[in-house]
Amino acid sequence: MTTTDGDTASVSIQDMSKISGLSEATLRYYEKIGLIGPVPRDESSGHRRYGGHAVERIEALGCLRATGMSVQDMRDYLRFLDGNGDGGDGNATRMRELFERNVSRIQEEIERMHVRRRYLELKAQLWSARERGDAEGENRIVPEVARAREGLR
Amino acid sequence: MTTTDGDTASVSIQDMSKISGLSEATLRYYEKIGLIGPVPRDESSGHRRYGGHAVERIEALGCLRATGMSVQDMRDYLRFLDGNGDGGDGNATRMRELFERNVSRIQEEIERMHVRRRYLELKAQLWSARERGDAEGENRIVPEVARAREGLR
DNA sequence: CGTTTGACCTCAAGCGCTTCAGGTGGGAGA
DNA sequence: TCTCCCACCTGAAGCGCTTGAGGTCAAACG
Repeated sequence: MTTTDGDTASVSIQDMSKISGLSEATLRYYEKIGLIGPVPRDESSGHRRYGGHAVERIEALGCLRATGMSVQDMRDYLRFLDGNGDGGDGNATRMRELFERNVSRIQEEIERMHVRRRYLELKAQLWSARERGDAEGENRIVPEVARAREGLR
Repeated sequence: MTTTDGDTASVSIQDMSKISGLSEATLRYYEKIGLIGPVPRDESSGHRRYGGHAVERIEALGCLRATGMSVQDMRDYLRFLDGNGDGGDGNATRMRELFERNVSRIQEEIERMHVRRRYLELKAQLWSARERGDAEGENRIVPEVARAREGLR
């Protein structure tokens, strides 16, 4: 997985993908848009070789991406990590704020998901009633669907 | 909001957007990909005029889209509605299955969201500890972050 | 020693929209 | 009547990736 040449470990894109959970295509894409990189290449083959420093950063990015964090927030995260957000200790505050914002974002998404589930459950029930030819059940569900629809933003 | 000419109500794209919750751009896009339409136009201005039949369908699509349903499932939904899924009563079954699949999809998403929230909360706490210079708190949180990370797919 | 395999490369297109740029028709006010 | 504005139009580009086509390099196999 890693090769030691001198003191620097070097990781292939495939391994970097396994480590970070980001697809190889995404790794190339992140490099292209300047979120990571430029990644050094193997002399003869031209293949990417991720060095120890990069590996840790990209592993972290994998986690953040997995939470649905925006590319801009990932950029800020790296900037704060490197101490170029403000200088000094203000960056811990920026980091906290960044994560708190994202917690709120997820929280709101969860709440919206519950509403959506409710709506879809009722729709499933409605068609289930129709499937059985249960006209009465159908009539009971229709107004509930209408109510659930209101919550769907 | 609606104009009566004869017996057909005609709705502008702006109003259709308000009714359905889909943006004007999305309405044009759905037409372009053949999910809806073609929508009749006003003779002189060339503006879209949605007729009563289309209005109901698009309103329904708005709800489905709001739940995150895929374009393909929306296509199937319309097909089953029109009775071209199978013929006869098999379509109620198809509809039920379609909605049940989507309930499961949402359910899984909700579960993943909880894991993500947990991870982000811990990260926020970690940086909060650093912000306060609380090295001890930091040490308590680090292993928890590591554990939460495992769940992130 | 030629060939096959596999990991990797780049470039282009597609997905589901959103946003933007540039243009038209028609009604209202000066 | 002239002009302004508003609602609408089309087409193209952007976002964050994913998928696919077509080509290179190096180690392994017959």
